[in-house]
Amino acid sequence: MSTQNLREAGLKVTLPRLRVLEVLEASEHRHLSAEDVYKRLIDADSEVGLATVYRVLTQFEAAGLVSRRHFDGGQALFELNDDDDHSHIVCVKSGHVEEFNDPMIEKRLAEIAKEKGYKMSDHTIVIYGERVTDK
Amino acid sequence: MSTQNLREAGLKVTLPRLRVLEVLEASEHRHLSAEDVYKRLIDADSEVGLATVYRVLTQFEAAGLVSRRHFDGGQALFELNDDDDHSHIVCVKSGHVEEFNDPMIEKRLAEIAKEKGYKMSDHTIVIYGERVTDK
DNA sequence: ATAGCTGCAAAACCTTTGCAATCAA
DNA sequence: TTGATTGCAAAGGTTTTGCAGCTAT
Repeated sequence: MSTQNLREAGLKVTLPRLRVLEVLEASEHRHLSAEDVYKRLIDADSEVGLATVYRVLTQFEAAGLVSRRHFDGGQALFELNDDDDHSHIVCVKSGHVEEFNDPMIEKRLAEIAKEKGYKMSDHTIVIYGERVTDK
Repeated sequence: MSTQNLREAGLKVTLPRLRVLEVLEASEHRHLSAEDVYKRLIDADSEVGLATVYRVLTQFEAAGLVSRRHFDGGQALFELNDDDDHSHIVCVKSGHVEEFNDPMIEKRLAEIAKEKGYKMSDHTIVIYGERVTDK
Protein backbone atom coordinates (compact mmCIF):
# COMPACT_ATOMS: atom_id res chain seq x y z
CA MET A 1 0.00 0.00 0.00
CA SER A 2 0.96 3.64 0.38
CA THR A 3 3.65 3.02 2.96
CA GLN A 4 5.27 0.59 0.63
CA ASN A 5 5.19 3.02 -2.28
CA LEU A 6 6.98 5.63 -0.22
CA ARG A 7 9.66 3.24 0.96
CA GLU A 8 10.29 2.10 -2.58
CA ALA A 9 10.61 5.70 -3.64
CA GLY A 10 13.31 6.19 -1.03
CA LEU A 11 11.21 8.63 0.95
CA LYS A 12 10.74 8.55 4.69
CA VAL A 13 7.26 7.51 5.62
CA THR A 14 5.78 10.61 7.17
CA LEU A 15 2.24 11.62 7.90
CA PRO A 16 2.10 14.42 5.31
CA ARG A 17 3.35 12.12 2.58
CA LEU A 18 0.90 9.39 3.45
CA ARG A 19 -1.95 11.88 3.57
CA VAL A 20 -1.11 13.41 0.21
CA LEU A 21 -0.89 9.99 -1.36
CA GLU A 22 -4.23 9.03 0.15
CA VAL A 23 -5.85 12.15 -1.22
CA LEU A 24 -4.58 11.41 -4.70
CA GLU A 25 -5.75 7.82 -4.49
CA ALA A 26 -9.16 8.67 -3.09
CA SER A 27 -9.93 11.50 -5.48
CA GLU A 28 -12.72 11.09 -7.95
CA HIS A 29 -10.93 13.52 -10.25
CA ARG A 30 -7.69 12.31 -11.66
CA HIS A 31 -6.03 15.72 -11.89
CA LEU A 32 -5.55 17.84 -8.80
CA SER A 33 -3.70 21.08 -8.21
CA ALA A 34 -1.52 21.50 -5.15
CA GLU A 35 -4.21 23.76 -3.78
CA ASP A 36 -6.85 21.09 -4.38
CA VAL A 37 -4.80 18.59 -2.42
CA TYR A 38 -4.21 21.12 0.32
CA LYS A 39 -7.91 21.92 0.65
CA ARG A 40 -8.83 18.28 0.93
CA LEU A 41 -6.28 17.78 3.63
CA ILE A 42 -7.71 20.69 5.56
CA ASP A 43 -11.21 19.30 5.10
CA ALA A 44 -9.97 16.01 6.48
CA ASP A 45 -8.44 17.78 9.48
CA SER A 46 -4.96 16.86 8.39
CA GLU A 47 -2.76 19.77 9.29
CA VAL A 48 -0.33 20.01 6.42
CA GLY A 49 1.14 23.23 5.13
CA LEU A 50 0.71 24.25 1.51
CA ALA A 51 4.48 24.48 1.10
CA THR A 52 4.77 20.90 2.25
CA VAL A 53 2.14 19.82 -0.24
CA TYR A 54 4.21 21.37 -3.00
CA ARG A 55 7.38 19.78 -1.71
CA VAL A 56 5.79 16.38 -1.35
CA LEU A 57 4.24 16.50 -4.81
CA THR A 58 7.57 17.53 -6.29
CA GLN A 59 9.26 14.63 -4.54
CA PHE A 60 6.57 12.28 -5.76
CA GLU A 61 7.14 13.52 -9.26
CA ALA A 62 10.87 12.92 -8.97
CA ALA A 63 10.12 9.46 -7.64
CA GLY A 64 7.83 8.71 -10.55
CA LEU A 65 4.73 8.41 -8.41
CA VAL A 66 2.91 11.31 -10.04
CA SER A 67 3.07 13.42 -13.18
CA ARG A 68 2.87 17.17 -13.26
CA ARG A 69 0.71 18.54 -16.06
CA HIS A 70 0.40 22.08 -17.36
CA PHE A 71 -2.79 21.91 -19.35
CA ASP A 72 -3.90 25.50 -19.54
CA GLY A 73 -1.32 27.52 -17.67
CA GLY A 74 -1.99 29.04 -14.29
CA GLN A 75 -1.55 26.17 -11.94
CA ALA A 76 -0.04 22.76 -12.50
CA LEU A 77 -2.16 19.65 -12.08
CA PHE A 78 -0.82 16.47 -10.53
CA GLU A 79 -1.88 13.03 -11.61
CA LEU A 80 -1.13 9.69 -9.99
CA ASN A 81 0.92 7.47 -12.27
CA ASP A 82 -0.68 4.13 -12.81
CA ASP A 83 0.51 1.63 -15.34
CA ASP A 84 -1.76 2.40 -18.25
CA ASP A 85 -1.12 5.65 -19.95
CA HIS A 86 -4.03 7.29 -21.57
CA SER A 87 -5.03 10.36 -23.50
CA HIS A 88 -7.90 12.74 -23.01
CA ILE A 89 -10.82 13.85 -25.10
CA VAL A 90 -12.50 16.95 -23.77
CA CYS A 91 -15.89 18.41 -24.68
CA VAL A 92 -15.42 22.12 -25.25
CA LYS A 93 -19.03 22.80 -24.30
CA SER A 94 -19.55 20.77 -21.17
CA GLY A 95 -16.01 20.14 -20.01
CA HIS A 96 -16.77 16.45 -19.92
CA VAL A 97 -13.59 14.38 -20.08
CA GLU A 98 -13.14 10.89 -21.45
CA GLU A 99 -10.02 8.86 -21.81
CA PHE A 100 -8.77 6.76 -24.65
CA ASN A 101 -5.73 4.78 -25.57
CA ASP A 102 -4.54 4.03 -29.04
CA PRO A 103 -1.53 1.74 -29.40
CA MET A 104 -1.02 2.75 -33.01
CA ILE A 105 -0.56 6.38 -32.05
CA GLU A 106 1.65 5.48 -29.10
CA LYS A 107 3.86 3.48 -31.38
CA ARG A 108 4.05 6.23 -33.95
CA LEU A 109 4.94 8.85 -31.34
CA ALA A 110 7.79 6.71 -30.11
CA GLU A 111 9.06 6.45 -33.65
CA ILE A 112 8.82 10.16 -34.22
CA ALA A 113 10.70 10.93 -31.00
CA LYS A 114 13.43 8.56 -32.06
CA GLU A 115 13.62 10.04 -35.54
CA LYS A 116 14.03 13.49 -34.05
CA GLY A 117 16.79 12.29 -31.74
CA TYR A 118 14.82 12.28 -28.51
CA LYS A 119 14.36 9.72 -25.80
CA MET A 120 10.65 10.02 -25.11
CA SER A 121 9.82 10.19 -21.43
CA ASP A 122 6.21 11.24 -21.67
CA HIS A 123 3.60 12.63 -23.97
CA THR A 124 0.26 14.35 -23.93
CA ILE A 125 -2.59 14.06 -26.36
CA VAL A 126 -5.76 16.05 -25.95
CA ILE A 127 -8.64 16.10 -28.40
CA TYR A 128 -10.97 19.07 -28.05
CA GLY A 129 -14.39 18.69 -29.57
CA GLU A 130 -18.09 18.92 -29.16
CA ARG A 131 -19.96 15.90 -28.03
CA VAL A 132 -22.61 15.28 -30.67
CA THR A 133 -24.25 12.25 -29.13
CA ASP A 134 -26.40 12.74 -26.08
CA LYS A 135 -26.01 10.66 -23.00
CA MET B 1 2.61 42.86 -44.26
CA SER B 2 2.46 43.53 -40.52
CA THR B 3 0.40 46.68 -40.78
CA GLN B 4 -2.13 44.81 -42.82
CA ASN B 5 -2.31 41.96 -40.34
CA LEU B 6 -3.06 44.36 -37.54
CA ARG B 7 -5.78 46.15 -39.47
CA GLU B 8 -7.39 42.87 -40.36
CA ALA B 9 -7.32 41.90 -36.72
CA GLY B 10 -9.18 45.09 -35.88
CA LEU B 11 -6.29 46.51 -33.90
CA LYS B 12 -4.99 50.03 -34.13
CA VAL B 13 -1.63 50.14 -35.79
CA THR B 14 0.72 51.25 -33.04
CA LEU B 15 4.44 51.10 -32.76
CA PRO B 16 4.52 48.53 -29.95
CA ARG B 17 2.23 46.21 -31.88
CA LEU B 18 4.25 46.47 -35.03
CA ARG B 19 7.46 45.88 -33.15
CA VAL B 20 6.16 42.81 -31.36
CA LEU B 21 4.91 41.37 -34.62
CA GLU B 22 8.25 42.03 -36.25
CA VAL B 23 10.09 40.29 -33.46
CA LEU B 24 7.89 37.23 -33.80
CA GLU B 25 8.35 37.17 -37.55
CA ALA B 26 12.09 37.72 -37.43
CA SER B 27 12.82 35.22 -34.70
CA GLU B 28 14.83 32.14 -35.52
CA HIS B 29 12.99 30.36 -32.74
CA ARG B 30 9.31 29.87 -33.30
CA HIS B 31 8.37 29.91 -29.64
CA LEU B 32 9.08 32.97 -27.54
CA SER B 33 8.12 33.94 -24.03
CA ALA B 34 6.87 37.44 -23.31
CA GLU B 35 10.19 38.09 -21.66
CA ASP B 36 12.04 36.90 -24.77
CA VAL B 37 10.08 39.32 -26.89
CA TYR B 38 10.66 42.10 -24.40
CA LYS B 39 14.42 41.51 -24.35
CA ARG B 40 14.64 41.60 -28.10
CA LEU B 41 12.75 44.84 -28.20
CA ILE B 42 15.16 46.34 -25.70
CA ASP B 43 18.11 45.07 -27.70
CA ALA B 44 16.64 46.76 -30.75
CA ASP B 45 16.24 50.01 -28.82
CA SER B 46 12.48 49.78 -29.05
CA GLU B 47 11.15 51.16 -25.82
CA VAL B 48 8.19 48.99 -25.00
CA GLY B 49 7.14 48.04 -21.49
CA LEU B 50 6.89 44.42 -20.47
CA ALA B 51 3.26 44.92 -19.48
CA THR B 52 2.56 46.14 -22.97
CA VAL B 53 4.23 43.10 -24.45
CA TYR B 54 1.92 40.91 -22.41
CA ARG B 55 -1.10 42.95 -23.42
CA VAL B 56 -0.18 42.93 -27.08
CA LEU B 57 0.48 39.20 -27.11
CA THR B 58 -2.85 38.59 -25.40
CA GLN B 59 -4.59 40.72 -28.01
CA PHE B 60 -2.80 38.88 -30.78
CA GLU B 61 -3.95 35.64 -29.28
CA ALA B 62 -7.55 36.84 -29.19
CA ALA B 63 -7.21 37.97 -32.79
CA GLY B 64 -5.90 34.57 -33.84
CA LEU B 65 -2.47 35.88 -34.81
CA VAL B 66 -0.59 33.84 -32.23
CA SER B 67 -1.10 30.84 -29.98
CA ARG B 68 -0.16 30.65 -26.35
CA ARG B 69 1.42 27.38 -25.27
CA HIS B 70 2.06 26.02 -21.80
CA PHE B 71 4.56 23.27 -22.44
CA ASP B 72 6.23 22.97 -19.12
CA GLY B 73 5.55 25.13 -16.15
CA GLY B 74 6.66 28.62 -15.51
CA GLN B 75 6.21 30.83 -18.46
CA ALA B 76 3.94 30.65 -21.48
CA LEU B 77 5.42 30.57 -24.97
CA PHE B 78 3.89 32.43 -27.88
CA GLU B 79 3.93 31.17 -31.43
CA LEU B 80 2.93 32.92 -34.62
CA ASN B 81 -0.03 31.19 -36.26
CA ASP B 82 0.57 30.10 -39.78
CA ASP B 83 -1.69 27.84 -41.78
CA ASP B 84 -0.15 24.43 -41.17
CA ASP B 85 -1.00 22.78 -37.91
CA HIS B 86 1.72 20.87 -36.20
CA SER B 87 2.55 19.14 -32.98
CA HIS B 88 5.42 19.71 -30.60
CA ILE B 89 8.30 17.81 -29.14
CA VAL B 90 9.85 19.40 -26.09
CA CYS B 91 13.18 18.66 -24.46
CA VAL B 92 12.60 18.27 -20.73
CA LYS B 93 16.16 19.31 -19.98
CA SER B 94 16.69 22.35 -22.14
CA GLY B 95 13.15 23.44 -22.96
CA HIS B 96 14.05 23.32 -26.63
CA VAL B 97 10.97 22.94 -28.81
CA GLU B 98 10.67 21.29 -32.21
CA GLU B 99 7.68 20.63 -34.38
CA PHE B 100 6.43 17.70 -36.31
CA ASN B 101 3.41 16.71 -38.29
CA ASP B 102 2.17 13.20 -38.81
CA PRO B 103 -0.84 12.71 -41.06
CA MET B 104 -1.33 9.15 -39.84
CA ILE B 105 -1.85 10.34 -36.29
CA GLU B 106 -4.07 13.20 -37.39
CA LYS B 107 -6.25 10.76 -39.24
CA ARG B 108 -6.43 8.36 -36.34
CA LEU B 109 -7.38 11.12 -33.91
CA ALA B 110 -10.24 12.16 -36.15
CA GLU B 111 -11.44 8.57 -36.18
CA ILE B 112 -11.21 8.26 -32.42
CA ALA B 113 -13.16 11.46 -31.91
CA LYS B 114 -15.85 10.17 -34.21
CA GLU B 115 -15.98 6.80 -32.49
CA LYS B 116 -16.41 8.52 -29.15
CA GLY B 117 -19.22 10.68 -30.55
CA TYR B 118 -17.32 13.94 -30.75
CA LYS B 119 -16.88 16.48 -33.49
CA MET B 120 -13.19 17.34 -33.19
CA SER B 121 -12.45 21.04 -33.27
CA ASP B 122 -8.84 20.98 -32.17
CA HIS B 123 -6.19 18.82 -30.62
CA THR B 124 -2.82 19.02 -28.94
CA ILE B 125 0.03 16.56 -29.06
CA VAL B 126 3.20 17.09 -27.10
CA ILE B 127 6.05 14.67 -26.80
CA TYR B 128 8.32 15.24 -23.81
CA GLY B 129 11.75 13.74 -23.95
CA GLU B 130 15.43 14.21 -23.61
CA ARG B 131 17.38 15.18 -26.66
CA VAL B 132 20.07 12.58 -27.06
CA THR B 133 21.68 13.88 -30.21
CA ASP B 134 23.48 17.18 -30.25
CA LYS B 135 22.70 19.74 -32.87
C1' DA C 1 21.76 10.74 17.32
C1' DT C 2 21.03 12.75 13.21
C1' DA C 3 19.83 13.34 8.61
C1' DG C 4 15.76 14.40 6.84
C1' DC C 5 11.20 16.55 7.22
C1' DT C 6 7.83 20.19 8.46
C1' DG C 7 5.43 24.77 9.10
C1' DC C 8 5.59 29.42 8.71
C1' DA C 9 6.52 33.54 6.57
C1' DA C 10 9.02 35.73 3.20
C1' DA C 11 10.73 35.69 -1.36
C1' DA C 12 10.65 34.64 -6.17
C1' DC C 13 8.27 34.23 -10.43
C1' DC C 14 5.17 35.18 -14.11
C1' DT C 15 1.27 37.83 -15.41
C1' DT C 16 -2.40 41.20 -14.90
C1' DT C 17 -4.32 45.73 -13.65
C1' DG C 18 -5.19 50.78 -12.12
C1' DC C 19 -4.15 55.13 -13.54
C1' DA C 20 -2.53 59.34 -15.71
C1' DA C 21 -0.34 60.58 -19.83
C1' DT C 22 -0.04 59.83 -24.80
C1' DC C 23 -1.41 58.50 -29.38
C1' DA C 24 -3.90 56.85 -33.72
C1' DA C 25 -7.74 57.74 -36.49
C1' DT D 1 -11.35 65.36 -30.51
C1' DT D 2 -11.70 61.12 -28.24
C1' DG D 3 -11.62 56.50 -27.26
C1' DA D 4 -7.82 53.32 -27.45
C1' DT D 5 -3.20 52.46 -25.98
C1' DT D 6 0.91 52.85 -23.24
C1' DG D 7 4.36 52.84 -19.23
C1' DC D 8 4.99 52.54 -14.68
C1' DA D 9 4.33 50.68 -10.44
C1' DA D 10 1.60 48.03 -7.69
C1' DA D 11 -1.15 43.96 -7.06
C1' DG D 12 -2.27 39.00 -8.06
C1' DG D 13 -1.71 34.18 -8.17
C1' DT D 14 1.31 30.21 -8.05
C1' DT D 15 5.40 28.02 -6.49
C1' DT D 16 9.84 27.97 -4.02
C1' DT D 17 12.93 28.76 -0.12
C1' DG D 18 15.29 30.06 4.51
C1' DC D 19 15.20 28.77 8.90
C1' DA D 20 14.26 26.92 13.50
C1' DG D 21 12.10 23.16 15.43
C1' DC D 22 10.45 18.33 15.02
C1' DT D 23 10.55 13.26 13.56
C1' DA D 24 11.46 8.77 11.53
C1' DT D 25 14.91 5.52 11.48
